[in-house]
Amino acid sequence: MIMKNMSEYLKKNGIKPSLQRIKIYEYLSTKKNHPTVDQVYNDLLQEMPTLSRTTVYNTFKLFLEKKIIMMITIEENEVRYDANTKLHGHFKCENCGKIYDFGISYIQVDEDVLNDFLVEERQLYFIGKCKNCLLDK
Amino acid sequence: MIMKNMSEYLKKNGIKPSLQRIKIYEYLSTKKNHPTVDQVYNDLLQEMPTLSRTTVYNTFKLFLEKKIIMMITIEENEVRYDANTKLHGHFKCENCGKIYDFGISYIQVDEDVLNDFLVEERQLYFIGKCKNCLLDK
DNA sequence: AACAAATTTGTAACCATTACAATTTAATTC
DNA sequence: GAATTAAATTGTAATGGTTACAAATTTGTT
Ligand SMILES: [Mn+2]
Ligand SMILES: [Mn+2]
Ligand SMILES: [Zn+2]
Ligand SMILES: [Zn+2]
Repeated sequence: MIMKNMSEYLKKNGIKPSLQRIKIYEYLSTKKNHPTVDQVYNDLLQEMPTLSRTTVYNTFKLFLEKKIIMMITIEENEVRYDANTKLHGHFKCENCGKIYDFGISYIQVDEDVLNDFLVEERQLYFIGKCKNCLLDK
Repeated sequence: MIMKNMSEYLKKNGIKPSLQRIKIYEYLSTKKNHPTVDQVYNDLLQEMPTLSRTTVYNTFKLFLEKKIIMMITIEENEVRYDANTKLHGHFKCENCGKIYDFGISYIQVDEDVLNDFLVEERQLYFIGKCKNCLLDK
């Protein structure tokens, strides 16, 4: 998605496309690295020296309200964000810290408990050791 | 599980069963309410006036290392704990805050991505509105 | 251009968690 | 069983990610 489309996409979702918002959304949707606020802040600081950490917090909060991103809270004190809001799983390697995406074909839950419940968000994550880290031993 | 068995269970998992540890594990495994550290601390303070919040933190950390409890991090800044370490899902009602357990019969993931990965922990949670909250409207 | 509204920014406050040293309790040695 | 050592608990201070807030800047409107 190029800059112009990025801006259009934000508008379409009721978000006024300021430069900061465009850059932050662009970062998240192109890098696909499930970054923390600080990662986004520090990386974007290179090209936007006046960027404030608070703006990154505010922007993610706005994006969440408009549901164009999702929050990943695998570990306490490490909130990450993802521009891919489609249902998919995350694998976090406890060795290298990398987060991998994986597809979910099917989740079968025991119906009775959640009968008449309204499910608005689904999150699935695994923790373990990734292929690279297992081979490097 | 009665007190004696509680103590035995801790021992069996390499945990010296002090009074604090027994009470904290007992609280978690009998109430099944997915409490935060502060909930456990405040509730147990009634019967153990000298209990320290730090002890609850220390104890949960130890229990996690020994893998007799699991951590639930559905929302940032709200870490909860569960003595049920078997694979099961959690539904958090965004209205009343209650956390419901539900069984998982089957999860089918796209094999190729996680091939040769070592999966040690699986977490699935849903967010939405529970039956009670939907009816009360 | 003047004014109003929205956004961004920097700093201070907040608060859950952790670090740490002192105290208490339990285990070991003599 | 007293003395000694080790382990566990406790209270307080420090840490660090997040939020509150007010000032400054940018954008939109009259
Ligand atoms: Mn993802
Ligand atoms: Mn549970
Ligand atoms: Zn790895
Ligand atoms: Zn509810």
